[in-house]
Amino acid sequence: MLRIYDTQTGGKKEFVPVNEGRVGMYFCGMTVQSEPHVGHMRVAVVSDIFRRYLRYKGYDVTLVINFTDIDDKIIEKARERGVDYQEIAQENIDKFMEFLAFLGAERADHYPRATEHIDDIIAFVERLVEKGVAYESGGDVYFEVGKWPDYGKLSKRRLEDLVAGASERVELDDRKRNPEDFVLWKAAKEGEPSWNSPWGKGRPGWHIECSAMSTKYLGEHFDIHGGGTELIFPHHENEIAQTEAATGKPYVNYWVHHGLVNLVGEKMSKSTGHFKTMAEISKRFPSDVVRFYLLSTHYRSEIEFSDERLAEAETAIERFENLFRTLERLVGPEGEGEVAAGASAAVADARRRFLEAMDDDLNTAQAIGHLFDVVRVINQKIGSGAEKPVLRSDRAVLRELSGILGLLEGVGTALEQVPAEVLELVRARTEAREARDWALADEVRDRITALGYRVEDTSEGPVARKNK
RNA sequence: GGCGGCGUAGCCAAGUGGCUAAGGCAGAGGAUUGCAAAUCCUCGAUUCCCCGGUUCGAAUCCGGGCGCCGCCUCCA
Repeated sequence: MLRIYDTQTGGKKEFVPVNEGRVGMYFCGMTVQSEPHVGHMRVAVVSDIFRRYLRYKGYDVTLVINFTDIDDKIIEKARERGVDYQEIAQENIDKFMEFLAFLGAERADHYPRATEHIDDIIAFVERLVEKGVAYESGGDVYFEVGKWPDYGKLSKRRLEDLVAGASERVELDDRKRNPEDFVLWKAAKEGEPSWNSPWGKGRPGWHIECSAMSTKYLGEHFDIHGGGTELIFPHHENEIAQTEAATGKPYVNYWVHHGLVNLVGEKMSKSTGHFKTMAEISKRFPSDVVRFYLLSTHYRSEIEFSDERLAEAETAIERFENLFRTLERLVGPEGEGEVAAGASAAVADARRRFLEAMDDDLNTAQAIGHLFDVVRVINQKIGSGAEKPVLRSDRAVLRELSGILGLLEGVGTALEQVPAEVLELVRARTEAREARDWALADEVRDRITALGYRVEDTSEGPVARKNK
């Protein structure tokens, strides 16, 4: 039984879909004002894990991830560079997609952009105005928070506290009736991109796009809505208020919030310039390493980003790679050869525990622990000369489970090609070793190393492998 | 000030009332090896930030400290 933690109820709940056999998920992607950093990639990996596991459980999953492609900073940046705002947006969307692929995240079913859904957004705002919970003022349209009694139910805030806190921080805007009201539609300023609306030229406020786009693709009541914890308030709180006020029904069943990625003890943030870009990371570390690192902590916990953490992840992931490659050498490619009827007992047991961990709010950290047990058991079996069919069926479990995590796809599915030059050196080294000329053998090994390969003397003879 | 969360071995990280407190990285010893690499075995918290309390029993629940983080303003 799959249980998922819901921010609104503050606990884990058994997962029951709105529509039997199907799951609708919406994750807040990014405001494409600058290039993606590692923090943005966590949502990509978390949404991907949810999708993979729900699909593994037999659900037909629809995943939607949005892009906010119009906001003050995008406009500002476009002005600075003297280009159209869409150019800035597109550039960063392309990068996001690139890193999504780098991280082994499958493409979502829809990637809606705010500017491509202006009509839907306007219609949504009109509904709110008709219901009397939103009002027009000077070309802006605001949601009147005081008209929505449930306001604060997600973030557990009381309106009075907000008003008290806001008085010190928020500039009073005389177009608002109340300081806590938030904007649904912003009147255009001179020279800004704008769209026609019943309230004159303008553009959508930030929160409304997610209500309009999520319900458009997933229906007015759907299963899972996710994003970083920083979005709980005000963004998701506002989304609930808008959507439930408009539709008169519950909006989302499971609010899923992942912890933030910190850098030297502080969250990464575009506005403070305190972040590592994905471009930087993807150049230095392989995809599986970054993904493994992001999955080695539970998604709801904060995670510290550092080179040391990634280096550890790299060492850890090599154990899996080594095993897949060793197995391929020993028992041949996957899908070929005789396979034993079931996995061996210890592997089957670890598999059961892995799935239990995943059922418990997608506890990938714990699941990975059990995956290492699978690795150890298989290595032990190799060491004790287990039969090939047994190794093949155990390997199938390793493949199944690492596949749920989206790790190691393509690793050990084809022995790597080693250049003739390296093979020649391996042969030369073997000859030197047979002549017990250790000095020469080591010298040849150094030359192999210099070519970026390393040689390992296995029970079946020397094997050359490319270094990282 | 208000709201939410965290504090587990050198580091990272599971575990949220009851078997020996997962797993990874680092380290030590051993097996194997000409030496390595890879792999396996053994070793580490008498204890879970501190102090009280509840309980037959607490890392896990309650109260109080201390420290850290996030949100309350655009942000995954």
